[in-house]
Amino acid sequence: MDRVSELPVLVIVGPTAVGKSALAMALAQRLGGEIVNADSMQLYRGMDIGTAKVDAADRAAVAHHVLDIWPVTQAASVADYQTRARAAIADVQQRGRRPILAGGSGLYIQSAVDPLEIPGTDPQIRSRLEQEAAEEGPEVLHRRLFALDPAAAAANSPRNARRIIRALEVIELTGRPFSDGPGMAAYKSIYPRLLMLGLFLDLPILDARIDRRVDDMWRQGLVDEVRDLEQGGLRTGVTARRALGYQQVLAFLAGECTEAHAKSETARATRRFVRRQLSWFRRDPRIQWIEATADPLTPALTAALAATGDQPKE
RNA sequence: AGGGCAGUGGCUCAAUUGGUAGAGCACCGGUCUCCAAAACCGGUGGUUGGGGGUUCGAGUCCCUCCUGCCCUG
Repeated sequence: MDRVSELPVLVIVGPTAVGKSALAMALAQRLGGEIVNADSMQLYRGMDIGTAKVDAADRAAVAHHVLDIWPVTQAASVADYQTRARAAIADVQQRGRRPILAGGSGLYIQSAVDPLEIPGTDPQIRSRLEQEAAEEGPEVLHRRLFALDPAAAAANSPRNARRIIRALEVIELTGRPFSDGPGMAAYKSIYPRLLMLGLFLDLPILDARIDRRVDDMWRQGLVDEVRDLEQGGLRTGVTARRALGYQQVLAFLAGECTEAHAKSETARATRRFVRRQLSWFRRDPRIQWIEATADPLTPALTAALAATGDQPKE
């Protein structure tokens, strides 16, 4: 079991474009904190514009951790992220600073904060199962999973090849049913003192902000950024090439659609993503929700101070 | 003006010889222990441009009007 310092861990979650980074910056400056990233795509080096990564000025003002750790050619690994995020949090605490975990990737947040034990992966097992799924259909694998682990099979649609493959892989790797373990919805933190704040906005307002953000990304040169990353092997990575904005610009660069279409698709896909983020965060009972309009810092600061009894460091 | 084609849920389209209007996307919601900005699941929504007629029954046939596109003048 993880033994951690009693310094509280602050977590800021919420959908894309709601203002998490700004709030994290403001809180870090008031509370003497350092930010630990929990945004899956910001883990990739060079993916800056499309992920709305914090700029050099903000990084100079407040220390940011677990950012730019992978090349775009590398498949994402939550297990790797988990190790690094926990190490970063411990490091910040040991220096007497306050860790602020901020990001919109629900699974990554929980991997850092909850007692998730994530078995590794085996490329051989994985590729064999993927091939089987492609040739015989996911239903065949689903039937096999049902025989090995009925609970895991019941929890997955027979057509969700990705989840079925993962479950079979874990069973083969560990020799134990995939459905063992605390489960995602246990919401037990490994940190004794944890404050989770969720930022929200009315969807019409958020949708408008997404449109504006996508406009900004294009103005800042997202297309050129993707072009450069393409030279760096973006297309060969399995994770990074699917990121919002990148996926659509790659399609444009391949001549599969117009630039205008890529742009509108980016906004549309982001809107859809935001709904999925919300469905993830909504069911976590630990989250205290704060409306992002007006001044979210005040209620966030109040909550943070109430939770810790600390005084702000001006 | 004459002739031709088209008008089906927000969008793009399906509907054997007339037989209770379907799909994809969008939209709403859900699932979630390593591709998670992913993958998957469920749901709402249409008096088939208007009106009239034929028929047991019409998106599908007939008449008429409206709208759009094309051709001719």
